[in-house]
Amino acid sequence: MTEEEPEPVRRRPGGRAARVRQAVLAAAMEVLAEEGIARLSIAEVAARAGVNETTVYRRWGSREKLVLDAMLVGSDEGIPVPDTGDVRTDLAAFARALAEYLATPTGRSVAREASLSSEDPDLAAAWHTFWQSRLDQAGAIISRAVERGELPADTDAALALELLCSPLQTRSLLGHRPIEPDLPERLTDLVLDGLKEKR
Amino acid sequence: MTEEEPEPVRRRPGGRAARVRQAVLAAAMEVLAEEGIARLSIAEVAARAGVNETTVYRRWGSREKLVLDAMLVGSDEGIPVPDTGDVRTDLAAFARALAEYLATPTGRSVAREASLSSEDPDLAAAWHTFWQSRLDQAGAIISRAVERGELPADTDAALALELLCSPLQTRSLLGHRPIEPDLPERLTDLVLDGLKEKR
DNA sequence: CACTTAATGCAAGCCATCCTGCGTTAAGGT
DNA sequence: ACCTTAACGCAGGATGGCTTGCATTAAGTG
Repeated sequence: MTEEEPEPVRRRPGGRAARVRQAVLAAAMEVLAEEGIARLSIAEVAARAGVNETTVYRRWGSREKLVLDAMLVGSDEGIPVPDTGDVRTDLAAFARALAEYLATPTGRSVAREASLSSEDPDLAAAWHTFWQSRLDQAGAIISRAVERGELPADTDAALALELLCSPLQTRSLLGHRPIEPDLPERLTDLVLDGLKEKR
Repeated sequence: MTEEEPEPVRRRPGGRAARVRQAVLAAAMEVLAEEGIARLSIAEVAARAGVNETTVYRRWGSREKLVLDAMLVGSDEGIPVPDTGDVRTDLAAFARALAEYLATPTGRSVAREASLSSEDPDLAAAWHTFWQSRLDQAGAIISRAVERGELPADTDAALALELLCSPLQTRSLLGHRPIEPDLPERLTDLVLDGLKEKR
C-alpha cells in the first residue's frame, strides 16, 4: 500500500471537464429547487446539463454523492450570523434565517438528503463536516454573549444551538407541522429562559 | 360521484386475509429491525411472510404505506410516560427512553421512514396523527407539573416536548453525531432552566 | 502541428422494482 | 353441500436506475 502515486496521472482540470462539472452541479441545484429531492434523477440532471448520463454516473457514482457535491459548492453562502450586541436578538435572527432557509425547496431538500445519506459512512462524515462548519460559525453568537457576561462561562455553545435549531429541522424533515412565523422567537425565549418562570 | 356504495361489497375480514396481513406486517417489522429501512424491499418482505409479491403490491401499493401500516400496528406500545411526581425526573426519564428507542434499529427506521414519506400528503397526515398521539400522551408530564405548581400555567406543553425531543430525533436522523448517555439529562436541565443562570 | 490519453458520447444490456391478465383458492352466504 | 366472488398465486412484461465496451472528442505536451 504505497501512498505515493508512481505514475503521476496527468489530470485535466481546465476546459471541458470543468465546464461539465459546473453545468452538472448547476443543473442538480436547479432540479433540487424545482422538483425536490424525490424526483431528482441522474437522467434529469444530465439532460438539463446537456451532458450524457454516463458521464454523471462515472464522475459522481451515485445520486447522493452528486447532491452532496452540489450542496458543498452551491449552498456555500450559508445562514448569516448576526452580531447586534444582544444574545436574544442574535439568536432570534439566526433562528429566523434558518427557518426561512428550511422553508425553501432547496433548504428542505438539503435537510432531507442529509438524512437519507446517513447510512453511508463516507457521506455521513461529509455531512458532519458540513453541519459542523455551520455550527462553528453560529457558535460565535454564544461566545460573544459569554464575553459580554450575558451567559455563564461554561455554556455549551454547540448544545445550545442544537436546542434552538433542531426543532426547526425536525419540523422541516418530518413535515407534519408547519413552522409558524413566531416559532423562532418562541424557541429563542425558551432556550434562554427555560420553562420555569423565575425572574 | 356518489359517495355511498350501491352494492355493499362483501368484505372478508376473517381467515386468510387476516392471516396474510398479519404475516406481512410481522415480516416487515422483522426486516425493518434487521436490515434497516434502506434494504427493505417488497420482495424481501413477501418472501419472509411466505406470500406472493403481487399480493403485497395490491394490498399496500407502495413500500412507504406498508412500513407506515406496520408502524401503526407493531410499534403501538410507544415510549413509556413516567409519573414520579417531579418534572425534572419525569422529563429526563422520558428523554432517556426516547433516546434508547432511537438507538434501536427499529427506532432509527421509524424516524427515517417518517422523513422519507413526508412528500405524500396522505402519508404525512398519517404520520402527523402518529406523532400527535405520542405527544399528547407525553403532554401529561407537563400538565401534571403545572397542576403541582412546578411550571407556569401558560406553559406550552407541545413546544416544550418538542424542544426536548427534537435534538434527539435530529441526531438520529442526520446521524452525524451519536447520542451521548448523558444527553437526555443535559437537555432536560436546559429545557427547564434555560441558558441563563439565575438561581 | 502532431501525439498521447483523459474525458465524454453512444449503444447495448443487466437488474430490481413494479404492474397486468388470467387461472386458482377459499371465505361467506344460501 | 353448493354457489358466488374476494383474495391470492403465477407468469409474463414494462419501466427506470445503473453498468459496460467501444468509438470519438479535445486537453495537455513536446
